[in-house]
Order: sequence, then structure tokens, then C-alpha cells
Amino acid sequence: MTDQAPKKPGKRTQAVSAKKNAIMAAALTTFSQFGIHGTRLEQVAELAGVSKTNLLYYFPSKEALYVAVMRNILDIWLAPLRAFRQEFTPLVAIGEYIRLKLEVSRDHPEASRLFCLEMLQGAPLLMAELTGDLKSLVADKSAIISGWVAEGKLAPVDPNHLIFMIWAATQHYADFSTQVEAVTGKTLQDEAFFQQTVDNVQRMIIEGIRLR
Amino acid sequence: MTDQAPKKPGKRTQAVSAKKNAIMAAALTTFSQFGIHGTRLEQVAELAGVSKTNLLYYFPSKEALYVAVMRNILDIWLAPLRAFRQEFTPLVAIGEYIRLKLEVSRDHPEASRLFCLEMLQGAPLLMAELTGDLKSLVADKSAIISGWVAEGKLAPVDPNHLIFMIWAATQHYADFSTQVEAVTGKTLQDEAFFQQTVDNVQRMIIEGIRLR
DNA sequence: GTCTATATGCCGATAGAC
DNA sequence: GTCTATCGGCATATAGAC
Repeated sequence: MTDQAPKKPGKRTQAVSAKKNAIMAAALTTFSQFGIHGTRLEQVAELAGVSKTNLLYYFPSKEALYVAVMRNILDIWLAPLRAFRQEFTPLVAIGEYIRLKLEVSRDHPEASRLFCLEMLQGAPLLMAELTGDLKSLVADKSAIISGWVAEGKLAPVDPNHLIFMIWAATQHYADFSTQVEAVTGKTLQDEAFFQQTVDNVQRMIIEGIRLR
Repeated sequence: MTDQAPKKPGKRTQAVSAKKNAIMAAALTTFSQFGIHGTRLEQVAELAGVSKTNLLYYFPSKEALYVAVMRNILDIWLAPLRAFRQEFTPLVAIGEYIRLKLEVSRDHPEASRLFCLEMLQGAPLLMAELTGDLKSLVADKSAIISGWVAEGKLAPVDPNHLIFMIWAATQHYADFSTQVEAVTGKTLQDEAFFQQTVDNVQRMIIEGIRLR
């Protein structure tokens, strides 16, 4: 109950937030790899540079910490879709969306993995957001895509499946990075490989829906 | 150590195998949803219709059970890729591969999810297979695809990225089925939705790599 | 092979001094 | 706010009778 409003710049509240953020960052790392049951609070505390007792001072329970982390990453995950714009031409908008999602896979792989983990379990925590926010957001963007198809600007494609394909193809490089690295020897951290990935994914998807 | 050779049809060994299989099937269900740490042996035992103690008679430890389950599902996961054949024309072979993988997502979603879970953790158990079997298997199939590109039978595409895209797009429907269902209201169990998914995924990927 | 206890260790959470 | 010490519960695994 210390800071209900996240951005009040009170001198003390700042330090508290900093510590909370450090703990949440550490928690994201371990949660995303081992899941909530596989991670020990001790481990999170050590990674964050605090004691286990101290961690429990800032977050009343392990589950509370998990929820806090989940809330944070949902925004990261949704940002690219929110940025999807009708104003551009279809192929530009979709190409841009693919690039943004691949940047998330590169810059926030742990968030992507935790999101995936939660999904595998049936999204017990995110179900409300999935059937509310996300569903309507997807409906919006699907309508845009359907509009393009109707106007003859895009090959006939089911908007939902197209969105699924983009999600799948882009997240794969974060969620299955172990496999990607085992097969290619590269990760998205490698600048050249990142560019090559963007080009290939963009080309495959866009050529697949280009009008002709 | 009861049955080193899995398929000896001795009368008793048969019953033992049946029980072991029941336990492994139950374990797959819970492991794939909650992970190894999130599942309780009691839960697995109940689902399999045996007592917890009895379960530990057949599998010496939780980890041993987990390893046994993982070994089993790797074959399921790899089967479609092994079936990928050079003899067909490129677009037929790839279309067929996509259908096979989507059938796995429909018929063995739990196996797909457990595989995904293991990958998220960095594949501690599968690393050997990933850098051995899988890597060389992918190298083989990549060579076939590269050959098609060189012969002018396929648009220039990086074989690895193409394989990743197929993996991602098809597994998505199993691993993220919660999300798919939240957005569309359907699952692959729905015959019509399955067909629609096969068609859309095949079309998008194939149109993206068709020569023109 | 299957059961009823029971041992054992770990880990989340609390108490209470400072 | 941070520490040391410790509790209490739970879940894996074992002992031993049948």
C-alpha cells in the first residue's frame, strides 16, 4: 500500500519504487525461466541484491510479486499491436508491425517467455484481459485488415489467422531462442541475424498476402 | 530397470507397461500445464488411477518420470519433419508438412506444450538432442530446400527461417490455444476450424515462397 | 505389488530485535 | 526498513507390513 500512484516523485517513494523495480526485474528473469513454482524467493532476492525477508517486506507474498510482474509485461506485449495503424498502406503497416514485434522479442525476451508460460497454463491470471482488452483490440485490427481485403488492397486472407501467424513467427525467436540458437548458432542479439530475420519474416508473410 | 526393451510382449511385462503408460499419460497432462515443479505426484497418481506410493514403485522419482515423458514426446514432435520428403514437388512437400504439424497440434497439444515448456527453460534435458539429432535433421531438410531454390523451383528464401516459420505457425495453435480460443472462440478440435486453419496457414506460407 | 504410516528436507512466511 | 531466527506446512520419498 506504499505507493498506489506509480509516478508520484516524492523523494522517498522514488527509492521504494527503485527497489521494487529491481525486485520485479529479477523476478521476471527467474519466473520466465522456471515458472512461479520453480523459482525460489531466495533466488530472486539474491539476483535483486536484497535479502529474502526484505523482499517480503515490499511484496507480501510470492503470488503478489508474480501478479505485479505479469501486469507489467502485458503492456510490453500489447504495445506493438496498439501501434498498428490504418493510416499506412497495408503492406507497410504489416511490415512495421512485424519489425516492432521482433524488436520486442530481441529486447524483452523474458517478458515474451513469461507471457508464453502463462498462456501454456491456460492464462489463469490473464484470462480477464484476454477476453476483454485483447479480444476487442484484435477485433479492431481485424476489421482494418478485412477492410483492406474488401477494398482490394490485400489478397483474401482471414485476419485472425494472419495475426496469429505474425504473433507466432515473431515470438518464436524469443520463446524458442534455445532451439533457434541450437540450429543456427545465432541469436537476435546478433545485429546481422536480427536484420536477416526481419527481412525473411517480412518477406514471407507479405509475399503471402500481397495482391496479384 | 523392469523393462529395458520396450516392446517385449511377455504376459506380465505387458501389464506393467500398461500401467507405466497410464502414469506417463497422466504425467504429460499435468507436466504440460503446470511444469515439473507445479505438479504434485499425488495429482498425477490420482489422474492415472493409482496411489502415490504405487506410482513411486514404477518410477523411482519425480524427475525420472519427467525424463521418461520427455523422451516419449520428442518422437511425436520430430515425426513430421522426418516425413518431409524430397520426392514431392516443393509446394506439395511443404504443404503436407504444414498439415502434419497442425495434426500434431490438434492430436497431441499436451506434447507440444511440454516441449515448449522445456524450450522456455533452455532445454536442460533436450540440449543433447537439439544440437545432435535435430540440428543434423534440420541441416538435411534445409539442404533440400536450398536445392529447390538453386534449381529455380522456389523463391529465394532462407531455409532455416522458413522452417522456423512453419514450426511457429503450427505450434502456435497448440501452445497458445488459450489465446486462440479467447480471440476466435474456436479450437482445432472443431473440424471446420481445423480445415480453415490448415488452408490459411498453407496458403500464407506457400504464396510467400512460390516462384513467380 | 500395493498398502499405511512416517521420515525428511525445503521453502514461504512471520516474530521480534534493532 | 532491515536484520536473525524460527515456525509451520507441504510434498517427495522411504520403511515395512501384508
